[in-house]
Amino acid sequence: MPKQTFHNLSVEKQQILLAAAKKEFSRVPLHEAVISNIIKSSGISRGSFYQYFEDLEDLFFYILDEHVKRNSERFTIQLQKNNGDLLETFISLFGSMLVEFKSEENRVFFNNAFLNMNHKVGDAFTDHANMEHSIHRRTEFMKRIDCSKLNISTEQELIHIMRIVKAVTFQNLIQSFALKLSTEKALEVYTLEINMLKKGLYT
Amino acid sequence: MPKQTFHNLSVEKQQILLAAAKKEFSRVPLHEAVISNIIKSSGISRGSFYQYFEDLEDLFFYILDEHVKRNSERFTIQLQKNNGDLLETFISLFGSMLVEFKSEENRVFFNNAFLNMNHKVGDAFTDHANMEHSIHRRTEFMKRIDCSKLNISTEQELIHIMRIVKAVTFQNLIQSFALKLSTEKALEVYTLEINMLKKGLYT
DNA sequence: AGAATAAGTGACACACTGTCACTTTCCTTT
DNA sequence: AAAGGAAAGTGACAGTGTGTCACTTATTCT
Repeated sequence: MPKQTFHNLSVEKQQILLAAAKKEFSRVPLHEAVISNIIKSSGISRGSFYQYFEDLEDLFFYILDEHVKRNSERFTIQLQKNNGDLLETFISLFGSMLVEFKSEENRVFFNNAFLNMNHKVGDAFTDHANMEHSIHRRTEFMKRIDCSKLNISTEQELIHIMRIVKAVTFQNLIQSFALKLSTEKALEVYTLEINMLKKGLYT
Repeated sequence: MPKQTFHNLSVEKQQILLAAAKKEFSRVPLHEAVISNIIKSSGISRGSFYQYFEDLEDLFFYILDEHVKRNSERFTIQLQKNNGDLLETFISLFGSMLVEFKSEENRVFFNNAFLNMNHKVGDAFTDHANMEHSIHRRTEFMKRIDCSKLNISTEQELIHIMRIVKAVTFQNLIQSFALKLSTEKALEVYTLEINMLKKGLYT
């Protein structure tokens, strides 16, 4: 997490800094990104950088989290629209993520993020960040799911369903980048796999 | 891939070098590992290192591939033992991987590999490496799967089943490391999720 | 043996990080 | 509005790593 000093900055200055960082993280993945480029293109000094962030990783996950937050909100909205149908909601969301990734700015950034994703990146997308907040939201969120359609007998199994779907979703996201699939193709494959999940792999 | 020079080395010298590398990759994940430590502890010069490998990543994936090869063989054997039952085979294999990871030497190495896994690491486990060899083996391999139990109508869908199971398997592997689950617990959770996959998520 | 080829070496130039003593700016208090 | 203390900003610097290259040593061939 960024230090307080960063939040004390004027919004414009924050934006300039974040834009410079996103530019660098779009150029190369996190582990090849260098602070020098970010401070050069945002016009701050090396010392200042370390007054705002712990290190590069800190900054990277801050940017990622901002995107994740927006997605979480979308999830809740979509779930409502889909009358609590969990998997349909995932499909809707997958579609809107693909749309989001169409803009050059986001595409390159997420290309680097997904193709070099580790468990921290994956976790970022599932809100492990602030547990207290997340636990409350999780139960709140689960209440809105229509469990009548789901093939589960305990609440525990709902969590496993989420894990399974999350795994398949990420795999698809990563593959869509790795193979440079078109939005249509990626969505088609994803929908197919989600439907296979629904009906089961064994007869 | 290592250069020819490396393969020209005596087997003992290769082993010393690989052991030193594995030690370094166990200490820290790939992106924090340094060549200096490997050459120091294996007693070769910096110049030699670059005569054997392109860079650190090259060496890392070589080591990983060696492990993957052993697993592929196990897969074929297990599939036979399980009479072509795909998901049972995955469960067997997941179990034997957990056993493999029990030894200190492997555990720390794979802990770093999985928790910092990117799509290259994932792909390594699915043999994208040498396509020609892999395509032949893939068809050979698929013939041995008993499709009668599977809920599929085309061969294409078999590929999607593989993708889905692979995604869930990796997720479980990563989680077992991240949460430091016991072998028993990890296998229990994995078996549960595989069974959910079998019967389907929707009623 | 001598030449040609291959392997091995480590000093070097370059790049990047994180820190720290110092300067500048901002804000509070009188 | 001046003084003074706290917060923010700075960039030179030490430390640590990489990849290269001119050179040395070993091996193979004729």
